[in-house]
Amino acid sequence: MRRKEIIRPDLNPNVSVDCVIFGFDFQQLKVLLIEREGDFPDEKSRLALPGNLIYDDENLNMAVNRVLKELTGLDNIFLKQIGAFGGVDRISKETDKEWLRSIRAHPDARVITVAYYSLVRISDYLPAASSFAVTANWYNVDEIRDLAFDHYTILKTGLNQLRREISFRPIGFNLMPEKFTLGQLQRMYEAILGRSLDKRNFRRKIMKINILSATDEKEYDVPHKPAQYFKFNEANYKSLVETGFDNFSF
Amino acid sequence: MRRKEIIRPDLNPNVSVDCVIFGFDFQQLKVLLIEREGDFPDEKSRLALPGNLIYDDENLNMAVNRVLKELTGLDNIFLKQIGAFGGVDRISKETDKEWLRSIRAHPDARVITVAYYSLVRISDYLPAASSFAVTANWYNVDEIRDLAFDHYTILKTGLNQLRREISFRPIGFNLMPEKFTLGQLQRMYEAILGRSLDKRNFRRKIMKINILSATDEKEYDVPHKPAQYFKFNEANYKSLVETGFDNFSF
DNA sequence: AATACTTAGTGTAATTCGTACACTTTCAAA
DNA sequence: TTTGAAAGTGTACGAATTACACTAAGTATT
Repeated sequence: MRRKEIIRPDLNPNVSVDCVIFGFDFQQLKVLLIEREGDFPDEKSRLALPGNLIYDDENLNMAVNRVLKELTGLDNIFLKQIGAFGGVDRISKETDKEWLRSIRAHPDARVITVAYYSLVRISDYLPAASSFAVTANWYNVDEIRDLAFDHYTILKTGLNQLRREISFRPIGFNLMPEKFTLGQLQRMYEAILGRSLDKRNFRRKIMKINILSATDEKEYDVPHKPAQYFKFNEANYKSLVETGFDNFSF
Repeated sequence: MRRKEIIRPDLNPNVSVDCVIFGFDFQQLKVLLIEREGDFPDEKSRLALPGNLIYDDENLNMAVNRVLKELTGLDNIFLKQIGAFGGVDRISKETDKEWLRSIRAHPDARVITVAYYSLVRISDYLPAASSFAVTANWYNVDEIRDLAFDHYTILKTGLNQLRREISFRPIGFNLMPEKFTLGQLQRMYEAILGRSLDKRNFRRKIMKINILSATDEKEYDVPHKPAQYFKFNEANYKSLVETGFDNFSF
């Protein structure tokens, strides 16, 4: 038996929010996807971005925060709008139509979705599915080929925006734990940009913008020279997030 | 007597599109605003971005093109999405509420608006107001202080996006006539970026990206040395619009 | 006819930035 | 003791950015 979503009279049948949640496990760029309840031809077609309709008494920011909390348990995270998506042919897949009929009060309503991307510290997050999400799990971004509705398009658009943004603002730190090595940081940039970077040039550049402070801690129990841990300098970081920098292209 | 807008049953009361239309008169950056019918305390508060609700059988692109055509007569112009705006407090001004009551079937509906900016050749456009727009006219961007609803926020956001975009893609040519001098082109960049540029450096840089071809025409009847006219090379232009360039910061 | 005014058009030198590239160090594991 | 793996470090070359000043060619003014 599938749960119908909770119907509140002020649920707006025409506007939804969807969220591309990126994470980084020190190896690859990840995206958090939910698996929907219901009958689907294969496992892949069950996967979707977390998202849902908005209520009339909340603005878009409130809506995306609420929906994220409901579907994944995530709270208070970095969010940036990707844009609005709303072709009339958004819902072209038969399985998606069936699924909507199973959970929506107005399954045929035309829906505009406002998409956001967010960056979370993967270590802070225990995937916690709820509502109509059966599971919420991390997937490698570069292995995703298709998703529900137009979510694959949204994912690609969000990734492009993240790539552009990361070259101008140090937002990537939202993906990192409090302490990290320069190697880990470089691998994060490489995972997002999808290409490898020169170690010495990377270090010179990242040190120049002056948002890192060395700690006196080192890695231990690693089978190679232990790396120093860094944290980032909140004050400099904040002013850079606001002003951006002219050029941060590795 | 005010005209009520045409009510079609599939008019979606919850989603609108608004458009920031930029123009350039060889002096300053302009924005096309409509003056609304009705009683307003002063002329300024009548001004709004052209925009209206969407229909359920059109996607966002179709909607913004249709609305622009209806309100301003403009057709088939460069358009780029700014994003979605939709605080519940979007409509905080009493005059805006009254105005909505006068024209909307559901004046109290909560509306998400999807904003676009566009760039038009001012010389190609004869302002043609229609529908609920009393007038449609060009205003200097830097003299606008406030607009209806949250349109001033939308204008500022759109201008910021244009400023960023113009450094990476030569979209500014949408603002120029077919033939233009390098001085006019420089003034366009200066108007958008809001700062003056070095003439020699500007010319070197713009010539290097190789999208201009010199014509054999010159200015005449000007009280100074006549400048050569250039047009832009469509082929190179197109490939650059697609790929962008790494750095175009003057 | 001469002068004033205005914008067009042009080059160079100094500095900064981007890029390519190789070896030593330090740890765990074998 | 050796091996393997990642950390950590500097330099040289070319490209790009920036700052900067004079002559040319028209119209308008006297």
